[in-house]
Amino acid sequence: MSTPTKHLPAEERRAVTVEAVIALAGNQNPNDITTAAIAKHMNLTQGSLFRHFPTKDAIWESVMAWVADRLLARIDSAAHGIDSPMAAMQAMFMSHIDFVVEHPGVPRMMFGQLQNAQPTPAKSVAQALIQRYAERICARIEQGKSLGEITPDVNTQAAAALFVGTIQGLVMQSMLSDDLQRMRTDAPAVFAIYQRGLKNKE
Amino acid sequence: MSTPTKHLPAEERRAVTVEAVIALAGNQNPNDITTAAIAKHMNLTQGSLFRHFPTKDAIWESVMAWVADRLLARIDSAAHGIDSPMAAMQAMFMSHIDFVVEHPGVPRMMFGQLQNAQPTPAKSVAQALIQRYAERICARIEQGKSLGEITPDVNTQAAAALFVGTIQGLVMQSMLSDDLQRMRTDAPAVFAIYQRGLKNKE
DNA sequence: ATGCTAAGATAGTAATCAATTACTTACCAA
DNA sequence: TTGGTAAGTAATTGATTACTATCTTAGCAT
Repeated sequence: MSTPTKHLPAEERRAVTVEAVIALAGNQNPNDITTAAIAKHMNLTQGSLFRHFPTKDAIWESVMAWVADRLLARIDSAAHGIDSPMAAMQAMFMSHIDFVVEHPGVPRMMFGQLQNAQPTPAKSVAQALIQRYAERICARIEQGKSLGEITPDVNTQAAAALFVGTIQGLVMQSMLSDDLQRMRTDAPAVFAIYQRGLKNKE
Repeated sequence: MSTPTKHLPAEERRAVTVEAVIALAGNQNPNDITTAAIAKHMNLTQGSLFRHFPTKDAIWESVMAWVADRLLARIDSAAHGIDSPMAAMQAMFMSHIDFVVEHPGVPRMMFGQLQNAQPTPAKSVAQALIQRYAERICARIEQGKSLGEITPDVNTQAAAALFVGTIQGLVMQSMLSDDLQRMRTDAPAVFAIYQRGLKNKE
């Protein structure tokens, strides 16, 4: 329990708001997270939110930016210092799973943004995230090809898309069974198949 | 232009309603498809919908049931008469892609249902769909193992989850680029990697 | 033709939501 | 201590929503 300071500087208040949304998305459909619910979760009145965000969409934009920063930082640090491309990808894979288990609302929010047909600022951020994510994976795959770890037969773009899809498959299964931890235990077996699909046969 | 019959028998009206929702979901976020929008799309007044459905949730339930029936029928007929399990899975894969291209709203609706934290009738139908889908894939994989097409090393459950995830990866990429057709062209390369991950090395 | 019933139109209701307004309080610098 | 400003409150707004009550019409069996 920190001191229940009523007044927070704007920047901190925005950060707290983002965290409130992340937390709420862990328990409910992001589409019906209301500004009132966000405010209540942080012991604030609903109207006050609009002192720090011009619109609700702007809140979502900040939230997705938070997700993008954290997730990319996480997989980057996981792969850091690992020479083998395949081993690096495995580390990225597992750290991504850990991230999702820690923040169960994240995949829900990603799906929620991507299903917006018309473009929104938040959706753009989500798109940019996946774009940058895919670039990192593509780089590792190319590296793996030149080192002979990965067969040159595979389509790099397709393999990167499949990397993301592999995680999504796990997320979906856990959403169905409402058992997030299962994702962590199933992850190695799933990655093993993916890995086998890329490997050079010797 | 068919004859603009005003009065439709209840059953037909329900079918038309479901088709209207499917069509609308192709162009917008399912979460903000209103009953007014549904009615307008079928040249009906909003209140009349509730003569055929007790609640909006019931509409969604019917829609998801429509999806489940059609999709399972599609992949079943695609695999029918194919002896090789792996070839059958490939046929199921491609027909699933075709289905999604024909009905772009479907993945959006699936995601929308699955992100509901609390259970709803429509979500149950969606869950049952994926359940039955996975069972079919599992059966083929087991069959492939016993025929020697698929290596016994792979975890069947994981491989089935990955099959679904593979499709989701394609769907997500196409959602990002707003180019559904690309999904169809990319599908073979992605499936090739999946296939390689399961194959028995000879 | 007549009358019955299923289906549709019209015009609401109450509830909910994001955003705004007018006013109040906390904090900090001079 | 004081004055200004950033942050918060409380109440309200207008728009939108799912759903309903009442009346009207189409279509069918007799």
